[in-house]
Amino acid sequence: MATLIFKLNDHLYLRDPQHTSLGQKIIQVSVELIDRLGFEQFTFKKLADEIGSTEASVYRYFENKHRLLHYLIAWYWSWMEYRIDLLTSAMKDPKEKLKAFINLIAEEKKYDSQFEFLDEEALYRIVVAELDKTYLTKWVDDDNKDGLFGGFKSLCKKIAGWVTELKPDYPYPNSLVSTLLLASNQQVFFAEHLPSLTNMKKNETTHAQLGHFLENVLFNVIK
Amino acid sequence: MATLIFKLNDHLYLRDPQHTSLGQKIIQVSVELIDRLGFEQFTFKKLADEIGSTEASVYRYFENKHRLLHYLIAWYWSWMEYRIDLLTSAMKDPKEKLKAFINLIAEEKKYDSQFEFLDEEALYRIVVAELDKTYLTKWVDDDNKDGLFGGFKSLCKKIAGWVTELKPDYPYPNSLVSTLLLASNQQVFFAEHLPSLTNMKKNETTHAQLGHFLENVLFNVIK
DNA sequence: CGATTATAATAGCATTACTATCATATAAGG
DNA sequence: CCTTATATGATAGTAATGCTATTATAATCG
Repeated sequence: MATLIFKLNDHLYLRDPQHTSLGQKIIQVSVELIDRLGFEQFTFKKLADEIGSTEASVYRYFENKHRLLHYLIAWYWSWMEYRIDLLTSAMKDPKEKLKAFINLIAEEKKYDSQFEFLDEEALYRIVVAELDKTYLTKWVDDDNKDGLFGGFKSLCKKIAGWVTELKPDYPYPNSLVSTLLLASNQQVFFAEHLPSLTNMKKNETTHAQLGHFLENVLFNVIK
Repeated sequence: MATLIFKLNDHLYLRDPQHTSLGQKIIQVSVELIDRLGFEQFTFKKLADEIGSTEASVYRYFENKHRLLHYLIAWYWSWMEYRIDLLTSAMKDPKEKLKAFINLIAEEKKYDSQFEFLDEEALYRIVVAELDKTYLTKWVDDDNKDGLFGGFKSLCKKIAGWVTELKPDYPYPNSLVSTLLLASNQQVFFAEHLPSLTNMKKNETTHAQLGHFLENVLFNVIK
């Protein structure tokens, strides 16, 4: 199978982790650790110990742990956009494309890992639990200038374009899409931890319900 | 004017800050400081220095800074529910009540402070920027058991009830309401920091647009 | 007035988020 | 094959953070 590598924004790292084995280990193990400990409890020290390296070495790849989180989440958006492009490349109808989008963001992220050094299921849990921490900081504006949110924006823009194709006079395509994107994560989180804030039951059908909810919102709004 | 005091969950504090002047200062100045520095950069040390007290004294009121944030945000939800109750007490029609709700969450929070020791505008900015940090932690489940999310849940449940009144067969009232509640904050944040994720322009009409967007989503979905 | 309780003052400690330096291993180029 | 640049490891150090503990003093309540 061909090896996929995403070209990510230079500002996300100091040294490109995809190119070295230490770098790949950093990515792989940080996904596992952030998933296990949560981002707050995750430190470069713990990461370095886990991979048998040192803090100083990790700092040669990433300026700090926030940038590492940015990197992982940027990778996730790249991956989502790659998949949505694949799924919709043969489609003409924007409505069909939007349905594919909803399915993609609502689906349970379960795979035989296609990437040697990235556990997509753990990464998905990280996105659900930690995504907001990339932008809810005092450095949003600087990070934004550095282009760290490019992946998120690019996806949002693409989908909003389809919304506009389908209903050219709808005034809030970007707001609608960003709301759906974030809601897809929040509702999964609520189903797990704060069930009274959602109607998604935590069972095999959670993601089907989620898809149904999101699709219903989307198509009622732009119908 | 009558002094309003909200009864908040015991687990939010060690000693009730509403009852002493040091406690009130802690609340007042922490709102100002968190607003100014952001929650990450805010510490009990800085707070204590600012109010001419000591770290140790602050720790007698709050177990840690997360609990203090919980306290502030619980206060905010109490306040919102109090206001929605006032606004809707004379209303019969659930549709009218829902409109009042949308107006309330979309409106710009600008007031002559009704509370001596709480700057509501700063508190609103804190809610927009820091709300998610109350539940996106490794202690969500424990915090939830302690009832720290009671205010959020209570409001969500009340509004979801109106949704169900209006459209009894709609299967996702809670998800819809929690999505709208969070979206109302997110879109304000995006308008300020990540404008390409929203269509709300940052000007005098931001909150009017937000209300329009949210109302449109809500009533199209449950129409 | 005496006893409790609240606060202040101070110290201390483990951890975090880095930065700096130097030695060694490795790889790449001539 | 030798040289040189580069990546990593080892080790140290620092300021700040998130606490806990102890003792002294001030306020207040019966």
